[in-house]
Amino acid sequence: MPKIGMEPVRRKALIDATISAIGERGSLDVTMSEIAGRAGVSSALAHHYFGAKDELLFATMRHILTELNVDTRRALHSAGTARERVSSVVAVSFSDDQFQPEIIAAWLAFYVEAQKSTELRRLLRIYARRLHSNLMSGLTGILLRNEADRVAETTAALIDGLYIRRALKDGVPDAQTAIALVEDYLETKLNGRSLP
Amino acid sequence: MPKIGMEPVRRKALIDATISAIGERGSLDVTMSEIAGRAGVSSALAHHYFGAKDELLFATMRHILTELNVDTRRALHSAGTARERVSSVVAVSFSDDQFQPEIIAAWLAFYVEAQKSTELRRLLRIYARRLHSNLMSGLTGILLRNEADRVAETTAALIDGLYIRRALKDGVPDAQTAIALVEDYLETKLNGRSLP
DNA sequence: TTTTTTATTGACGCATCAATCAATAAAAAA
DNA sequence: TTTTTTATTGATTGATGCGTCAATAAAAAA
Repeated sequence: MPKIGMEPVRRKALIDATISAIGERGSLDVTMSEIAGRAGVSSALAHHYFGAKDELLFATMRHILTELNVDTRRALHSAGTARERVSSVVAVSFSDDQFQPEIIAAWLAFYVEAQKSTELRRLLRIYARRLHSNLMSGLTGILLRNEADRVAETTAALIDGLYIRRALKDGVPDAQTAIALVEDYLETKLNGRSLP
Repeated sequence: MPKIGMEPVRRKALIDATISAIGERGSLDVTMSEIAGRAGVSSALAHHYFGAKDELLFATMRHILTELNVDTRRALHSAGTARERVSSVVAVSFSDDQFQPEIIAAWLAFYVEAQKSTELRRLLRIYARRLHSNLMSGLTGILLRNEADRVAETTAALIDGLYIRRALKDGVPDAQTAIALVEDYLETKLNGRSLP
């Protein structure tokens, strides 16, 4: 009993299923059948809509990146001062939507996969550049360009590092603590300083 | 023409081959044949000495961890002040032996694999705890325990984050820059301060 | 010298999966 | 009403790769 207009519904369901499967397995080593099963369809249908497994994985990573971008833009929009812009970028990275086991596992797994796939590497570089640029959008109002660059680089690395440690479920248990560490760094680096 | 006493030689060769194979592929998705080929033996021999692929991978990670530990102990041994102890731990993390593409790719891949394997996760936690404790061995001479803990946590996350960014071959190109960023953080966090 | 141990491999079985395809059926268009 | 398009799957194929095993041979022990 096929209903018409199922394509977007299935695509969404398959991408969600991919994220949750990756989250549970902790790696991209999930079968198409597993994913399709979670989405309530056959593996043949997954192939029908995405062609190959690579493309489904790629679409999934793009989806995660898009969500992050949407959240970040919203947060930046409602940030007043330059200092608040920086904090809002950090806050989004550790928000409930982003800093959850499933998403973190996916990030980690995709970082590894990016070693093989040129397209995925391209995608992750876009993320890295966006993060840098978003941080800079606040930092350039507080520090000189040169110093701002270094602080942005460090903050980005710090965020990535805290993600990894969360994946290992060791140290830094919650988002609260993670934010506190990054903010502590930013405070000691920015406090009292402001461009004329 | 089998010579006697080959076991340790083969084990070493197979582990080295595993590292270089992982380095090239960028993931643990390397076949036993590929590894064995690089080591100049048949895949059957690899199975003979290591039993299963899991065990070869496990032995490889343990080897990397052991090397890192040896280097770190040596560095700590020749460090005078507390401040120098901290810097020496950082320096080893980005030394030529550790901060090379092959090893970094392996770290990343093993982080992912640790999601599946309990034993591997245990191993990586040992590393995390050692790193923390090594950093603390210097920091406790400079900061109060509470603050030292936070700085150690941040420094560890920063190191991990810089590793990842290196893996993506984007930003932070060389070890020199990576060290500079970590040291810059430590400076702003430690300078002028010292326990009575 | 015979036996046991150590080193080594080619061939093979077996399981897993990605991807394809033919078949079925409902909706929409002609 | 006939035809085409869209949705869907069970069955199958083909490839890949781990792990095993019997066979070979040299060294060491008996």
